[in-house]
Amino acid sequence: MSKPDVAAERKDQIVRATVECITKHGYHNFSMQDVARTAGVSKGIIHYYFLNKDDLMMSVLDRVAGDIETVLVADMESLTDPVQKLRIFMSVSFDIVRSTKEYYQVNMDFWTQINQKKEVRQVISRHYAKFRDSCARVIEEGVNKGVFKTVNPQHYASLVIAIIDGISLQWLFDETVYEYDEMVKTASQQILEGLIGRQ
Amino acid sequence: MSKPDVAAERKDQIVRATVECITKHGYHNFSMQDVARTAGVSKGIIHYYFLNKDDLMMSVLDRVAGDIETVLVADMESLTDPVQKLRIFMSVSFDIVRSTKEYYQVNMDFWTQINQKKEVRQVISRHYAKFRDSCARVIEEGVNKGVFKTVNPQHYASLVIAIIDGISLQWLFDETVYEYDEMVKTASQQILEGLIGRQ
Amino acid sequence: MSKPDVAAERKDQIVRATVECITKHGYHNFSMQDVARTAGVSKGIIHYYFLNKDDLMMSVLDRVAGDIETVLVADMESLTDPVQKLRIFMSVSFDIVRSTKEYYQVNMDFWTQINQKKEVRQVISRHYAKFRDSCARVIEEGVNKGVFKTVNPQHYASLVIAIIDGISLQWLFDETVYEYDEMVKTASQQILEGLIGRQ
Amino acid sequence: MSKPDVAAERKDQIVRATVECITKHGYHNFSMQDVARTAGVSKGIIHYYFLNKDDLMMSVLDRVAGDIETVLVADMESLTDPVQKLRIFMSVSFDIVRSTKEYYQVNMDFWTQINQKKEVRQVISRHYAKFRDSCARVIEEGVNKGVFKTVNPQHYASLVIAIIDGISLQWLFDETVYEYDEMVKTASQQILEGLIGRQ
DNA sequence: CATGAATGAGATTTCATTCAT
DNA sequence: GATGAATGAAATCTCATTCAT
Repeated sequence: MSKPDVAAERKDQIVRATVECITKHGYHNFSMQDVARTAGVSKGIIHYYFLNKDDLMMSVLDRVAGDIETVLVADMESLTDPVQKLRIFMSVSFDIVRSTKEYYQVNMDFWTQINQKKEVRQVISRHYAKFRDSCARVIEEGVNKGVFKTVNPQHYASLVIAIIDGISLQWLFDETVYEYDEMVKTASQQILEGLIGRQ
Repeated sequence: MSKPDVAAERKDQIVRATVECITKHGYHNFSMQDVARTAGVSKGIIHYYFLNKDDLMMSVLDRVAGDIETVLVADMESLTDPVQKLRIFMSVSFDIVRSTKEYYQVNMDFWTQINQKKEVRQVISRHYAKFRDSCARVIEEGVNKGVFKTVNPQHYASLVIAIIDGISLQWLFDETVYEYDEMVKTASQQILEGLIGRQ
Repeated sequence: MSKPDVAAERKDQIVRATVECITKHGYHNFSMQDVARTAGVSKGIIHYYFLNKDDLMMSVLDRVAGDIETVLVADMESLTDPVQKLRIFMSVSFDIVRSTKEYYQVNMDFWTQINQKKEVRQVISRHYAKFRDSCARVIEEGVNKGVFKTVNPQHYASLVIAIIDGISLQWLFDETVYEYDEMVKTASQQILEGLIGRQ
Repeated sequence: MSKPDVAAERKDQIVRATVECITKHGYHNFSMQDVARTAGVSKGIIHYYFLNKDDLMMSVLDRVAGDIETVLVADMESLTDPVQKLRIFMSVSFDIVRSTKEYYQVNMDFWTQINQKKEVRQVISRHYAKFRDSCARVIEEGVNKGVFKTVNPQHYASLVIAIIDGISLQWLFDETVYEYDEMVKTASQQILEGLIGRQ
């Protein structure tokens, strides 16, 4: 309480600075020096808290990959209607992408590592597995309640996640390609129609 | 014909070697030396044909981003039924991802550059625009012929592309997550149902 | 006695830890951090007791270079026969090398410093001087008593020390090269024969 | 002939510069930068010719450890008398130490690595084995011819080498301790007396 | 006395790029 | 056209040392 865990704070400070650097200079064009400058600390201290650049990057990945499920679960728990739940699932997911575009992009940067670093692949695939499971549970609930048609929840969840990613990607490549909100509406409706039939 | 453009051939050879290097060592972990060795040429000659590494990389991007539309157009031109065309559009797209996974991944690697290099962003967004347009034309045709429901072709095309990307991504992260073929079928059916109504 | 000189004890503890580190990691591949960890103290405290790493190393040198004469004198003082004394001198010296091989090797590590650090050279040459003198006194005694031939005691002492060092070195480089004990016997006999004539 | 193997020449140039640096700054206190400056080349080129610092150091070791036997064999081959041969063996060995004191010292510096680097230990112990064998052959010849007493040639050779090393060491630590030439004479005589009996 | 977070100099190493041949 | 030796900037990482607590 009196000692506010300086280590955890520093690590956090450095990880945040790293995200900032990646966003500014690009995934592979920032140096430890940049991070130090951005965090307002010395180069040495980064290696005091992190084994090496790889280790730091794994902490960055944990940071940018880790938060969606928590938010989602919190936002859905008060709802009982599967349709409402799925709506929220999608709208929150899309919102997170838009409001933390930088995080999403940094996340995306790690995709280039999946063939070189087993650990990165693991973190990413686990993250997606959790994300898919969250969605699949909602769909399964809807199927069980007879609200949704009888579909394979895992497959359908993959489809939902795919649409969230795919729509976000095109928007990141060119923000003028569509009005994000409108596109999100179209996408959501398409999903729900597929699960319910004509609305 | 008699003079088989040795320059173009050399450039092509070097670009292919670069793709190979990226696939093997990772987007940022290969050196010009690696490329030279892989292409079986000297380091110097690479700089004779390409201004610098960036220039070479832009050629690589052109190569990995550029081939889909040509194939698609060829495969769809003999067909007249919009439903068949869209089916082919999707199945060919999915097939290309699977059969040239490496190219798709190298393509993906360039996504990390969109905020740092305007040129990269341009190439990628143009590529996606063309890809979307191809799809939108098919959908529009279907709408005009009264085969498809009245939808916004551009929006719907975005959705189709999104699903192709999104499904491919999850599969790249973890090939065991679903049987790619089955997932492709589910995805295609979902799209077509959305455009036609109950089949 | 009541106040058990905590400072001296701490310094000793740190010096011993340093020897351990040198033995484990090599003369130039250990850090103050290693020493701190091995000694079970903090990095800061080392600099409280020692001015800097050089200062610490000089203490280490004193430690590893300083113990032989004391032992030798103790082991020889009860004897009167110069032959016996010289036998003991050699056997104890050889024994010390074998039983404190690590110390001998750390000692050896300092030899690399004689051209860079005057102080190191001084300590080492003084140590050898003392060692030689111990030996020379025994030889001189033997000469005076008419037991040994008339030789230059300093020169002969140098030869004795040379043999001890040289035999030890070859053994350190390759412990299988000879049975240390046998070699020691051969060496001692050769020395004594040289001093006495045929035995 | 026209192309005087620039690679070998460069490597040699760099190795020689390294020896110079070790002599000047000490075995562990010189940097690749120092070597580059001394050799009059860039830092980069050193890593072009040598894998890393370790690799360079192994080349240095080969250089400083490798030359004695060749010289010895050449100097002894015209002689037939084992006594003369052994005299030459010792005097040449001592001479080499004195005239290439720097090489001997650099050689000595590697002794600190025998417990950390297996390869170093191997090179050194092989070098000593060859050195000992050269000596043992001379002794054996003398024994066979009945000129020397019946001794174990390998053991006796070890003794000869030990004396050469030991005498050299004390002299390196303090050049004023004895007149090197005189000491060499004393040592040689002692060895020969041991092998022949009273001269 | 004691700690360990923090610093910053400096070391090794990599690599795009140049250029004499 | 083609080579590969050479350069030098820049990156990561280590570590002795300091100092507030």
